Amino acid sequence: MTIKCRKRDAERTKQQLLNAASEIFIDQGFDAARVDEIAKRAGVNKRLIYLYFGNKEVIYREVLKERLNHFMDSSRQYMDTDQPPKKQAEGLLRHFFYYLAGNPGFVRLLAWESLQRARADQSDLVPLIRAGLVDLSGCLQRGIEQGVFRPDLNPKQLLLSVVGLCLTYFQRRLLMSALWNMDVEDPQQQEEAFRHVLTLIFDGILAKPTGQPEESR
Amino acid sequence: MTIKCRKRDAERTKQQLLNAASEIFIDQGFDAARVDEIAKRAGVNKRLIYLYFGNKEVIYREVLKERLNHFMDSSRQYMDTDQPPKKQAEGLLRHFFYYLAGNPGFVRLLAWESLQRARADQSDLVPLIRAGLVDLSGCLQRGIEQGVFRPDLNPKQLLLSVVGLCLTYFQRRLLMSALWNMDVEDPQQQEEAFRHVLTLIFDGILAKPTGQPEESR
Amino acid sequence: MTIKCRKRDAERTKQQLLNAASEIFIDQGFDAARVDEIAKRAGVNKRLIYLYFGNKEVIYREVLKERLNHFMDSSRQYMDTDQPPKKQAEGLLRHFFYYLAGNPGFVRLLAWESLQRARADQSDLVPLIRAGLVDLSGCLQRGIEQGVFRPDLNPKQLLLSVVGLCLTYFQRRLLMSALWNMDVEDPQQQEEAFRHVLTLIFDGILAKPTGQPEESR
Amino acid sequence: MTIKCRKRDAERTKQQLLNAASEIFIDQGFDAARVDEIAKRAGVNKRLIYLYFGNKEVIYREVLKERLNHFMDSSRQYMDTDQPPKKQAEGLLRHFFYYLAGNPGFVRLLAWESLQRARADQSDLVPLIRAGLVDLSGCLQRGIEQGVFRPDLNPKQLLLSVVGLCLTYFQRRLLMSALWNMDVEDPQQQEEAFRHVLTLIFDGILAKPTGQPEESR
DNA sequence: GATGAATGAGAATTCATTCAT
DNA sequence: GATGAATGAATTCTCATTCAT
Repeated sequence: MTIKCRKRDAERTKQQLLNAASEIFIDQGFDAARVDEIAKRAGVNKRLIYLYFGNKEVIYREVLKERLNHFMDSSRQYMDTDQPPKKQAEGLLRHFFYYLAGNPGFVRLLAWESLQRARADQSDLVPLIRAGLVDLSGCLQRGIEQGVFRPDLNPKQLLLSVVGLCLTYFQRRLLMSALWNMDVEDPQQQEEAFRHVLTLIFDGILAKPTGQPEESR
Repeated sequence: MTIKCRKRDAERTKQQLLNAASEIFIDQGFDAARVDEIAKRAGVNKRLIYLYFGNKEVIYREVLKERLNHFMDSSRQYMDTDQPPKKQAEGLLRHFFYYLAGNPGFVRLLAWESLQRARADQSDLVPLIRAGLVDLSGCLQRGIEQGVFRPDLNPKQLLLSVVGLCLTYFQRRLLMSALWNMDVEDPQQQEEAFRHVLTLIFDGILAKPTGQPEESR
Repeated sequence: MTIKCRKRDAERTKQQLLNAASEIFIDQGFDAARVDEIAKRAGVNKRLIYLYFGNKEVIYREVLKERLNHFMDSSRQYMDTDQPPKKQAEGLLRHFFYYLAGNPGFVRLLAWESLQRARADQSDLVPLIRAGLVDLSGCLQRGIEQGVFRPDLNPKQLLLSVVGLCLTYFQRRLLMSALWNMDVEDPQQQEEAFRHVLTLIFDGILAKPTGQPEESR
Repeated sequence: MTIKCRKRDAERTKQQLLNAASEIFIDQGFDAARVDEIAKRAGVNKRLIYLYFGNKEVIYREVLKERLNHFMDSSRQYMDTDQPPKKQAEGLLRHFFYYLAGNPGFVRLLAWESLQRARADQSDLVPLIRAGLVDLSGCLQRGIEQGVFRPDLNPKQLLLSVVGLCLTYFQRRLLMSALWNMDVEDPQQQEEAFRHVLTLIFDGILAKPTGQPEESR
């Protein structure tokens, strides 16, 4: 009975389609993705895609929105306001870094999407992205204002760089493994990478306690 | 004579095809690119693509190789070996940053390609990428070995981060302009961005001369 | 009681379906009509079309029959047997002309149907059409027999011509409005058109009291 | 050689497609016509329809234009200006009537098209139709102005009626044969029908030399 | 009596590629 | 060396119809 009930559950079917579409869009991108394959993987009739979503483009955007919402939800209220800025930033960055580590599909989806110039207005996505970064953005900005972070840094630039540094680690997995046989999936290497990013961000690459003249660095 | 002419024409036609293909692959990616459109933009008969290259895949890889070679050529011998490591690195990074600024198509092409898991082995591309980064890679490594750069940094990680930081600035142009109305094309903003990247890399974000206790940072 | 209610509801639903189908078939023809649209316009579930009628074809024929019956009903007993043939014919034609004027959908439906060669046998429709024209047909025939109408006229031809003349006025509305900006809906123009048809039928187009030699006409 | 040449003749292929499309659109109308069937009947690959025309709609309109042009061409310069109006009109009507008789597809095509309200602007067709009727239109109008035809007739109405009378005979073939088993193809019956139409137009249906009082007619 | 969910067959349209010259 | 014509296999999308409740 329950099974039969489930078998006719539109919501569930829709979700199955979204899940299947998600996998395929992440894997192959919008253009190479095949509607037939999505339906097949979802185990439902192709027609339902058009019934529930309208067309390929719409289900694609729906996938995008779902993933962005998930990111946004997971990014909310992770900031410990009792901590000093550096600790705060560190926490937020850790959360962000490990969110990407745990959601490689999200990284790919963002990458595909950011390449599609033509695909009309992303106006509806921009607020979601912004919302997902609002805490980190605020934290960095406050750090600068309070003089904890260098006052000569442009907050926007900084946010971009920090986000980019994290993304880079997961976005270039192919390149990485091709060049150096690194394994992005390995937890230990992940933690090492995260520490590296933190070090870079907070301390730069120059050796700290150095008596050498600046010029010779 | 006629043969030479023909040969020259053939070369010219081939180059026209490569140029047209380049633009279109950069713009739309491999999957959305249309063979017809390439031929049309090149102003030559579609059949010639198959005559000269074989198929869509081959001309795509040809474009990729051409662009990578161009990058590699431009990256060679830019290192001033008389300079201390930091200056060297700065010079190489400047060169790299501005190469990306001047070749946005190259950035996109890399991004498309790195998303295409499925596309066979990239074995023939890896050496080219590596070659383009060899100087920078060596410079960073030497800096670490010589103790100018922090000895606790993983050289591979570092290279990736540094490259990623530069790429990030050009790869997320859409996001950037969407979020903050920044203009990536503006030379002044480019230089500012480059300085920002340099600062981040060499000095990190923490305010330098600080009497505050570490914990409160 | 409940049963009656249900029965009434069923009847009502069926009629709603017929009405919706009627509008849509009239507007778009059988092939372009969409079952979904019919159900939607009727405000009932699509399934009921199949429950009540069986399939698209059946509901189409049902619509056709309903419209033909309506025409037939309205055509019956309109003949004033006390009048002489010409008056009779005039009355019947007026009735016919204004029926068409008041039921433009009927005209379209006939036109669509007459174009559908393939659509099975129309055997069930023919009697209805015949019945609707039986009075006019008889009247014309009697007029010929009685010598009031020209004896050299073929009665069947004549019926066809007379019917065609009336239909023409409503069937070519698009052409008419395109060519001359005539407004078929305007009552005054309708009456004028009807008078024109009558004149043509009874008197032809040649000027009556004419001293000119036949040849020069 | 010639055969091979022909096999690669784009013009010929296009014409074959037009011919096939013509037959099928005439037979089944736009909505029921199948692109596959057109290609199959033309004996060429379906793709060529899209290559040469763009889509189904375009090839449909192309067919329409071709047929209208043919009609227009055949209608030109058929008027014998030396004849008096009645003879002129008779000649033109004969030509028109027999054109329809010889081109039943044209009649059907007009009928299908005039039912398609939705199918955008027919603006490009209107001039062709008008051109095809310009001689008849002018002749009737002159006849009225010269007093040969009744001065109380509206020229536009008249043109419509006259055209409608001819069309009627061929447009209702199904109805005709259903009702009376007439054979529209039979040349003798055609000539009889034409004479009937002429009589109706020029003399009306009332018996001419009649002593009966008008009222009893 | 009524309905939302689901489907298979088939529709138009597109694409990379090859043929014939 | 170059080209216009042609194609088969897919691809997105649609439609009348049935299932399960």
